Amino acid sequence: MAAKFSTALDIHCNNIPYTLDSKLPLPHGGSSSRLSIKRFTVFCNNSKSQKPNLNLDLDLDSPRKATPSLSEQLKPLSNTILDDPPSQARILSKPKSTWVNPTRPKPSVLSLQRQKKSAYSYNPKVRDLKNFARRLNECHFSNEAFVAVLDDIPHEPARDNALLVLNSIRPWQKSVLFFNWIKTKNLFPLETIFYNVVMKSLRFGRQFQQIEELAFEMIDGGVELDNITYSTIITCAKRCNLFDKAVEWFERMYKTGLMPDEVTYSAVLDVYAQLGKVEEVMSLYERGRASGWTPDPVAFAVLAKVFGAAGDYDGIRFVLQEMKSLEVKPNVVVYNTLLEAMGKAGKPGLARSLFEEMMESGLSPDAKTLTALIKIYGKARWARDALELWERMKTNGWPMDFILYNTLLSMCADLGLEEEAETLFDDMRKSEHCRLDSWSYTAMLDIYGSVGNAEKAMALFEEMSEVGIELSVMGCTCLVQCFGRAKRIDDLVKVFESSVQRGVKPDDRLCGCLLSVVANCKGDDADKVLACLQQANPKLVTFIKLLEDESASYDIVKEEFRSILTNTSDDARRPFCNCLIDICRNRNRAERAHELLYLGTVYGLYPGLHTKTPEEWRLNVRALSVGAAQTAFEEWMRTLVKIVQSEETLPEVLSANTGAGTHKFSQGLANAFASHVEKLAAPFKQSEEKAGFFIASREDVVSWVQSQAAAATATA
DNA sequence: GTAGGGTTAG
Repeated sequence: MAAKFSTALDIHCNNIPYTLDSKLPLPHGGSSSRLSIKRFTVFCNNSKSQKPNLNLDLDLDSPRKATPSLSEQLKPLSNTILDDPPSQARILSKPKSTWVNPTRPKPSVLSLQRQKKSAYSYNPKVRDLKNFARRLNECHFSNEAFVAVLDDIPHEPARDNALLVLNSIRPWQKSVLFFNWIKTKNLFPLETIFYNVVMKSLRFGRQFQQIEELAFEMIDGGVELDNITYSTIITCAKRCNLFDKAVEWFERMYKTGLMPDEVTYSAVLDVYAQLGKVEEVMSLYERGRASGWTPDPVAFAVLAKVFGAAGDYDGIRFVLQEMKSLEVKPNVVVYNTLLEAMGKAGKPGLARSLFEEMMESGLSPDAKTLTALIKIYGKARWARDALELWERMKTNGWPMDFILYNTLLSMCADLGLEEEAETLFDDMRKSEHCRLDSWSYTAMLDIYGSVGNAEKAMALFEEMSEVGIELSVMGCTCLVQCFGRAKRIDDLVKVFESSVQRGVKPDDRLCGCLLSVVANCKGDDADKVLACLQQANPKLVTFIKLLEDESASYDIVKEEFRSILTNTSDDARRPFCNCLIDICRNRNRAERAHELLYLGTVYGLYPGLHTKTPEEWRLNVRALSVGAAQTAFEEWMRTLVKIVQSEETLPEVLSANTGAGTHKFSQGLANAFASHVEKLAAPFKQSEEKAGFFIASREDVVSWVQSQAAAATATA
């Protein structure tokens, strides 16, 4: 038997540098070879090792990539405008070296001269005309009412007068009415500026189709489209999510021989930024640079945004370096965007120093700056920095808005600052400057949910319905978590049912929360929660039944699990797997728990579960639920037993890291882990110096294995 | 919002 399994493992462990992986123990007497492969893979870090061909990403990413690449789109441009074929986009490198022959003119993709606006001349009738415009704005929306006011125009609608009024009119419906009225009067030819002003008004109303019709009207009537026209069209398309249209109009302007200036150019840069097309943004950027363009802060804000969205720290550094070398001073917006980007790239420390740099440069933070930082500190669980910043905000009287207030509440939820949140919530309740809204209530529900204060959560839920604030899907999730922990299952069902009736669409997080309640309760209670889950995600319920079914084969479980994960959003996959493992363990399906842990590992849900240096091997269970951590630990111990038995080399130190639970409300994975270690009588001791670490020396493990073997022999 | 581009919350 043993020989058969080591053969199976040997086949799969070619090229594996670690002996551990090839010497994993046989599970449960080794009843099948696929289980032995399973054990091998859970603790194998080598990406080249054989893995079942179940790559989820292949199934998940295919629907994207509809738009052609920028290089395809700019091909006509390169034929007509560029002297040389464009160089390959070299992300994060300077474009200066592109043009080796200085005698050749640099090909240009943008005009370095920004379009000049016509000088504003003072109109002595400004007061009368503004009053007139106000009457138009305030009059009834009907055509008749509007025309009645029009007849009352205080001065003749000559060019300057008409332009002044047109500029003051809103919303877009009335701008169009007025525009058409001066058109019928036919007192003067309608120049570009008139179209531009109406288009801007239409853009506020996101009326892309009407803007496009006006543009065609200009073309037909021989009215020139200038950079302002194009940038208005492009940004309107962007705001309407019509990105193809944005690019189409950008290309059209080249075709008509008009060169974009930097405003139009950075508007297009932002089109690609919003599509998350980093390479296209960089390509445009470098072509611009090669044309001799020194980008301004707006363009850098766009670059910062695109790298932030990608969580690309190297990109963010590039933006900073590039601004430095071009001596472009970042303004508040650029700093805000960079701070956001640092947060998304997971660099709270760098965000903090960037903020200090911003202060030193003499800029003052606005509400968005502070919102970004507070959010970063909250997510990073940097309580000291968050509270310090909050104090600074108060002492300096820095600007606040309702989003910043709500972000402070969310930060309190992240850090477990219950009292601080309650004080702030009450301040907001009394304040005239801000109002409690759905976000504020949700943040409080988050806190009460985490702390398990069902009474306060219920009171808040009732208050919400009294003041007419709808429960969001996140609020519902918090309440489900809260009532689940408090074992108030009937309240949980009530909240869930009423939310669904009121139109809340359960998402994967809510399902994950229901799932964790199922994992932690029994009998009728479990059935009640399963009935909720049945409405939210019936496939998940079917899968739970499959897990309990002893006759279901591993292959079926594998396939169904794959299908579940494929249909689950990325951030909910690991929680799903954790909960499902817990469900298995709590229902005496320990073997299934091991299978799920294996599959979870294969699908990349637990990266870095096991890390090795020559001195130390470590099991990292911080991101695991209690049951999953126990399962992983059991698996690991079996591995270690096998290694000792076959007299393979072990490192000096073996450790397991549960994390210290920096969150005040954290459920104490360390405690649960400690009692499991005790139950197994494993030789791991909780470290006194390093919180959240369990440590065993090589000697501890070896002598433990030997005593276990002796005991086993004695019993036999 | 005074003819055009960039930044805030689970």
